[in-house]
Amino acid sequence: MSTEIKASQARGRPRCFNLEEALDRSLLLFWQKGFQNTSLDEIAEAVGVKKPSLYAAFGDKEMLFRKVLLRYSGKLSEPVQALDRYDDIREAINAFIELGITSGCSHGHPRGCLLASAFADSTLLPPNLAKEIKALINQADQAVAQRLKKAVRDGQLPADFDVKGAAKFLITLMHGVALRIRAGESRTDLQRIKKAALRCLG
Amino acid sequence: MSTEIKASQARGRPRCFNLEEALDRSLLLFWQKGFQNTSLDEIAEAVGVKKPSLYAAFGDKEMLFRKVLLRYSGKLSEPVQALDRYDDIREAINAFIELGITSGCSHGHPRGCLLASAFADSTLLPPNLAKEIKALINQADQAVAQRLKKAVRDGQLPADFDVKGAAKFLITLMHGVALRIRAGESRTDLQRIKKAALRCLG
DNA sequence: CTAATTATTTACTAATGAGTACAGAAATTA
DNA sequence: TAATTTCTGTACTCATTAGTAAATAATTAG
Repeated sequence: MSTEIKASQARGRPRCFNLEEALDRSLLLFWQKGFQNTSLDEIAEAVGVKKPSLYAAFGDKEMLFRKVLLRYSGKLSEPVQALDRYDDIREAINAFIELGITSGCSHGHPRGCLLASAFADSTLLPPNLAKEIKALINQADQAVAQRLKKAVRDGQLPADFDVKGAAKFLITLMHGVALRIRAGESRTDLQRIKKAALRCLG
Repeated sequence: MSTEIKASQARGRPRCFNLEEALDRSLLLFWQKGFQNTSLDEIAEAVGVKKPSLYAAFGDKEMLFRKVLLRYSGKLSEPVQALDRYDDIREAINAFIELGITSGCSHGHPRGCLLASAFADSTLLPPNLAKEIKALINQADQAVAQRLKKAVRDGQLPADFDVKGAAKFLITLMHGVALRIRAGESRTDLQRIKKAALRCLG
């Protein structure tokens, strides 16, 4: 009952496309145009295969998106991981925001953040998808909260610091930033937003 | 050549529905389901009229949405206007965020902010619509910047304070907040986000 | 009353897109 | 080689939706 993706090396006709590659191409399309506005016809063409092959491999559109989302949230963790690379919490948060901006603006994929965009549209998506998206957002909130909690333990933040509130604040801000990035906001203006945000802990 | 909306009291068969009311109903639907996911069939039904009447009255879907957006941005200004109701900049910003939360959560309309949601999807919309949305966001940025500039003049903020960056920061944050509201975030958690944000100027 | 004007409805078109039935192709096993 | 398994493409179905053509209804001007 697990939704495993395996290179079934068993018998029968072998698959003529790579599953991981197909997910990557789907990711780019979903990222660029969202769940609703990406058609399976498009994806099939991008993957170089016909629609029924996709259905056979991934189920329906929702299941495909779910797999893409999981794949994405693996890579996504970059900025959150950066939080743990600095002992000083301000440096850590600076790196967190910086990496969010950098990765959101970097080339080789659409601008912005697939998860933030999906979150924005979550009320329009199939309920199960919406739940999964919210769960991923929640994970992000909690990962940031963990790091802030450590900063409190380390005496870098006051003992009564609202860790959960601050974590949600940071993730919320980055959602807004992701929308700006997607809409084409300039790097320099994004930097200014970052600096303004950093006053919150300075 | 202006896109005026007048109760043409001239001759010919009189219109059997109210234009403003039609815009209000359209607003609620677009707000709830976005531009792409709201069909003119739905709107026609909500207005109590057939599709061609809408086309005759408003042009096409894009023009209708444009008019809805203008109508909305009138009401939207509430939080921005609140900025001018307080002499102290911190109180002003507190009220700004508070009103954003309150109005985004209030009943009688969908949760969140039509403009923020539209902004999130702006890359998917017809180019002219996207431009108009960005222009409205820009207006908001500048309105906040104006108020911050005054605070600098009043000596409530340091002379080298980055007014434009802080303004963009606040609007960006509220976009993130609007997404959270839309996704069902609790009032108490939103308050905690607000308090975390207020540290930026405290 | 007649003509002109404007709004409304019925009934379409054309395009798009999710999902599927089915037959054929490519491999493994016996 | 024959049987079995699994994947692939062709060719659909069915639903939705933006937009329109054309006939009709309601009003004013003369």
